[in-house]
Amino acid sequence: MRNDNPQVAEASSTLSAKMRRGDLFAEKCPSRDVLKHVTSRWGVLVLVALLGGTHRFSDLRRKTAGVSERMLAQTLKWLEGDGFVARKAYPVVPPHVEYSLTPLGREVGLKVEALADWIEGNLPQIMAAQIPPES
Amino acid sequence: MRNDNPQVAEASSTLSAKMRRGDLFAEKCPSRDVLKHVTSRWGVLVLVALLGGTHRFSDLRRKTAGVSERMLAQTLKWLEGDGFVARKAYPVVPPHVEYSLTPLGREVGLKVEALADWIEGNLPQIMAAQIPPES
DNA sequence: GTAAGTACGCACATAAAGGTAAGTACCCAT
DNA sequence: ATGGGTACTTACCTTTATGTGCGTACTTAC
Repeated sequence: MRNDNPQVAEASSTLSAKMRRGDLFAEKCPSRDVLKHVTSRWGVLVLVALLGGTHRFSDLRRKTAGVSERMLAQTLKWLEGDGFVARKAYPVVPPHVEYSLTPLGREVGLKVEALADWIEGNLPQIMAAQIPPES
Repeated sequence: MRNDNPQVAEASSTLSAKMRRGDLFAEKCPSRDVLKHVTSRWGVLVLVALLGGTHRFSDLRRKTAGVSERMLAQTLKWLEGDGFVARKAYPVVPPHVEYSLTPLGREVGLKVEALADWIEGNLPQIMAAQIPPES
């Protein structure tokens, strides 16, 4: 068994086997961790970038202006750990690793992209509506 | 003028007036701050909760299991600052404040809700695909 | 030769996020 | 009169995220 958490709604008689869905409003629901990874500072960007196709580590690094190698690696591990990203390493001399989205990853990616797109497209209105930050 | 940032793509001759859209992949684009607020730990939950209608501060606090008053207040300020949340305070003796979404807020809220829903609905598959976290 | 690129892991350091506890000013139920 | 609820703020402290710099083991370009 992979996982088993009471915060995940289940309908079957056994607590373990069949949970139906998570509940983000529940304090310890594991869905909160998934959300955290997906909405992490670089998680969003990585998912959107990978929707555009397979990328190598340094391609992602260059595309995502501002990420440090450390955080990119960390973010990719989170996403890989959640089953959203697939990592394929070639045993060649100068390292060569390719990252791509899994079917599940493509699904979240689309949701995330929709949000990202909305923000990018509405930035003008948002900035117009913003009240200048105090500090 | 409210805002004026070179990272926001613009088409007009003047640098200031007409930007078209933000670019999350650009290092200093203000869209990243908006994204940060919206995807902050409690930001997502607050937006989703408010999609369900106006809420008072303590209603939100109770609904969002685990938030501290401090962070809820902070999150609401961020969202209010971005023009997504409207705050209405009644000058009554025991404080009474109501929070609701602005039209803009309702739009992002829907995007965020779509993501949240997807995660909640697919938690079972995600957990099945997860590789057990090391640390 | 020499520098740069590749995909990280590791140790160190800081900033930011988030939590805890206490205070405010006043009303209402017990 | 005593305690709880309301909406926060402020001070203080811990945790987490994220950044910086170094090392690696070679290869290719200059």
